[in-house]
Amino acid sequence: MKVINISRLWSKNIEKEFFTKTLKVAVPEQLFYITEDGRYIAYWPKNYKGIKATLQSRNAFIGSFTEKWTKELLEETAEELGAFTVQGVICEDIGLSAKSPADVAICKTRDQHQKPENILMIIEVKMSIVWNWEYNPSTGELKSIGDYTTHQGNPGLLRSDTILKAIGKSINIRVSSFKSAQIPIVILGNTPITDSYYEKVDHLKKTGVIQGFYSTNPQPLDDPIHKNNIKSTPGRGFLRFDSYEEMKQELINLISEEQEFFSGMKTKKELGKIIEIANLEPTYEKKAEMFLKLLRDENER
DNA sequence: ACGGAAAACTCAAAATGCCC
DNA sequence: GGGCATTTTGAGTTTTCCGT
Repeated sequence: MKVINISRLWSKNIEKEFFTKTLKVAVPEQLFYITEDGRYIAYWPKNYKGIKATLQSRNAFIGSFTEKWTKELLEETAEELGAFTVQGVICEDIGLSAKSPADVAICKTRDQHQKPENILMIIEVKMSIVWNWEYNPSTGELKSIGDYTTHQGNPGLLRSDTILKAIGKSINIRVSSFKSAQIPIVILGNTPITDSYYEKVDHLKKTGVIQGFYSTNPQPLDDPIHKNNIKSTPGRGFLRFDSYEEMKQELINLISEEQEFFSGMKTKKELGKIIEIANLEPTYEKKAEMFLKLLRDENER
């Protein structure tokens, strides 16, 4: 029995919607390559050997589409927390400037300018067109002509510089101020990641820099048992969400756990002293607070 | 002809460039 | 800021070179 896709997560339907909507404000030449024999396609097929151009005009469209899509996708999740999703969040304290705001954030208010304590989660959106598509300009018909293994592009989180950009931006937030220490940062994509990054995303989670690289695309490959379509890395630094509920639970857990990011470079002696003093506090929470305070006081000097 | 060092090669990853 | 093309880098391996 064929399962009908009623999921709200990323799928071919969403990509189709992107093209349909964007074609109302853009000409096909801005969204598709044109092959030597006059076909309109989203990516150059793997076996295409003709003369190629490099399309630049689609980028801005897909960027704003996916950020808006993500904002709307997460609205229900935010609502359960009594919060809102906001696009383009600026918070100078933690390195989110007007030039590079947070793509999407879950915040206690609807304002674009936010105080650190009102930001519950920062979401970096890294999504692109995943499948290859062919457009028929005379009929307006759009059809999927293969998954990302069949074309030459490298979509979303499969690109190493996309991952590095995400890491760079997150580190920038973490080192801007301790005010960002309680805010989870997650990367939301629509593709798997390459195996060369499996260990790195797990380590980024373990060290607290980024709480997760997530894919909202349950079936990125037409072959569902393809080895690259992993559900999760061993340390859960990467997760593929297969349903809205799954995603919502993960995000809500992250926000309600109230974790603290900390880092440093200290001698064992310095660390030992800090631990000794912190250990004088009566409860685990107080011990932790003192530990972090001492760690940070030292660092500020 | 031989061992060791330098040079050349290879493949993939990373950096850079450039366009919109 | 995203995405592709081009250039550079890096690691590992093979080939060449050189003095003995």
